[in-house]
Amino acid sequence: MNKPLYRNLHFALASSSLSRQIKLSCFHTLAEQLQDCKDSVSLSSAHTTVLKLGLSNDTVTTNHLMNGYVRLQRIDDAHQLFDEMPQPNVVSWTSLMAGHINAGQPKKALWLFGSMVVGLVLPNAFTFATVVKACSILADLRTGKKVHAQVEVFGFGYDLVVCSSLIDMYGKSNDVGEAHRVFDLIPQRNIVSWTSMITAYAQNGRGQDALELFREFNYLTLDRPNHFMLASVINACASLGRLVTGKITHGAVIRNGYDSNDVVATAIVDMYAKCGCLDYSTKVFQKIHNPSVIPYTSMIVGAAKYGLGKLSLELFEEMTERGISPNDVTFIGVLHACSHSGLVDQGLEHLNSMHHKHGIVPDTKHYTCVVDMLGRTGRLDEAYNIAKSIQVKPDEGALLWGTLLSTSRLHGRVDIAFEASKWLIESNQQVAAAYVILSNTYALAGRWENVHSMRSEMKRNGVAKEPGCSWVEIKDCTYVFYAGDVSSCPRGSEVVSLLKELEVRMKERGYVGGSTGLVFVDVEEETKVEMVGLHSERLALGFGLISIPKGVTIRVMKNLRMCRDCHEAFKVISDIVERDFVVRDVNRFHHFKDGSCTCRDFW
DNA sequence: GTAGGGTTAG
Repeated sequence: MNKPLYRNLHFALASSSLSRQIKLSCFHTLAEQLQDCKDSVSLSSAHTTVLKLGLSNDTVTTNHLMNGYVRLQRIDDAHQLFDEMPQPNVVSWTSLMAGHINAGQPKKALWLFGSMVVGLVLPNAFTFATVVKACSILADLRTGKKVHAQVEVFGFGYDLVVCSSLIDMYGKSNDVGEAHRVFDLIPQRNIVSWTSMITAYAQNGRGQDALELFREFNYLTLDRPNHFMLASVINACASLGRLVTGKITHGAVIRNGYDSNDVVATAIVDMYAKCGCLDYSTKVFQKIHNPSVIPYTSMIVGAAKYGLGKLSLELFEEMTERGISPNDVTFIGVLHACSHSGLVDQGLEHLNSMHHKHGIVPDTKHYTCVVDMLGRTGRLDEAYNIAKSIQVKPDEGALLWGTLLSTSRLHGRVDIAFEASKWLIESNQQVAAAYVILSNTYALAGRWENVHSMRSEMKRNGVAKEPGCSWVEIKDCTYVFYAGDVSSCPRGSEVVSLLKELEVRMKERGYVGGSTGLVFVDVEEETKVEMVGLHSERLALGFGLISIPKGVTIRVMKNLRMCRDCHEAFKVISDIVERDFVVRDVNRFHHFKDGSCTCRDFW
């Protein structure tokens, strides 16, 4: 119920000195009422009161009212109120900008900022934090830099909130260097500025830097990480495939009471899937009470990458039956699942259902999945026709045509490999890889003249292919392998010779597959060896990863699944790796298990 | 006075 706001108001206004006091008190109560509005009915009632009292021209009162509409997501009403204001102040402008951002209209916020600057109202730190956020959402680096320049001109370069939003903006716009420059200049950092920087690293493929910064945070501050920070750190672990660090961070999440936070739980689901532990992902996922589309998608993608297409599709069914609408990312997972499990017809059905059943227009990423799916089963002509039918920008098409190129090579289709390479080279995308793969395709077809001419063309044009790399994590140590460079890993040659032996055994057991990858069916469940599809693009020319229980991860052939014999071979490999592994501090694991570790030393 | 920053799936 509304408070009896303006009882005896006319009387109060009639008497002079008393009137000011009561008027102030009434404003105060009205402000409280406006801030308390939780629904449209109470807001409309408060709005009527404002009109009745003749306060519609009062800037502060209208600002309160406007924020009420913003909170209720009624941005059009908020904007109309703003338009009717005789003298909007900096708060009015900033509130409206924030309202448009909340309503998913960041461009409108930037437009308002432009209009505000033209007028006589000067922006303050609140305004800049809001405008920078709009740039961040749009990943608009150009405008973001201009706004940053104005931040300096207006003297807000040391405002903590503005700085944090600038770090975030640079991070989201993929300029980590600039993000770090801003971070370095902050005199007194807080948990938000630390998180912004950690996130900027984590989201830009600099997971190791993210973990190191987190370690610095733990050393330098007395603050405990909160759910924002932990979600980012887990994201960094996921991108690096760092299972042990991920588990330790999971421990930190539990100890700090954030395991019931859905965003953190989703990050953990994703982390375990990317580290090859889908069982753990499932356990964490099942604890989420009402999973939204994001945790569902995370599981769908995780299962798909794991080669468990059926599980992936079952999760999709379950999700839609529960009335949760899939989005474009969900369909990337679904198509990926079909692609990696040979479910071509189901995949095509899902592609067709996207638009008419779910209102999602397939984009280049979806078509890339479909090209991959058709290509894997040898339906190269269909894949090529799809690729040709899509009009794409060079950067968007790189993955599409790169996928077609890889898959053409796998099936020895020189004609399509040539067309795909041509597209990539002409669009100046993945040029070195295109040359190498085309050259390898020629080699596979025995067309050595073409191979030699490709190599000389590469030399003439100064094209050099960076060697691909993969890495393994053995407990808390990471070993990096470069393609064609056995010497970079201690005892790497032994690992390679064992892998060769493994391949021989697999051939004896009747593996199916081409020269780059082996596909072995009939997984023996009791081996409990898990396949990881992680970094598959990076590893197109090299090896994939397989994770073996006890936290030992070993590099093996791409797309490999295990039979009993192979598992025996792996045990030999794992013994070698185990011997190389130096246990720095066994207590760390004990600490993790009993949940009492401080985690300060881990990152 | 009223308005501002960081987290999850590809």
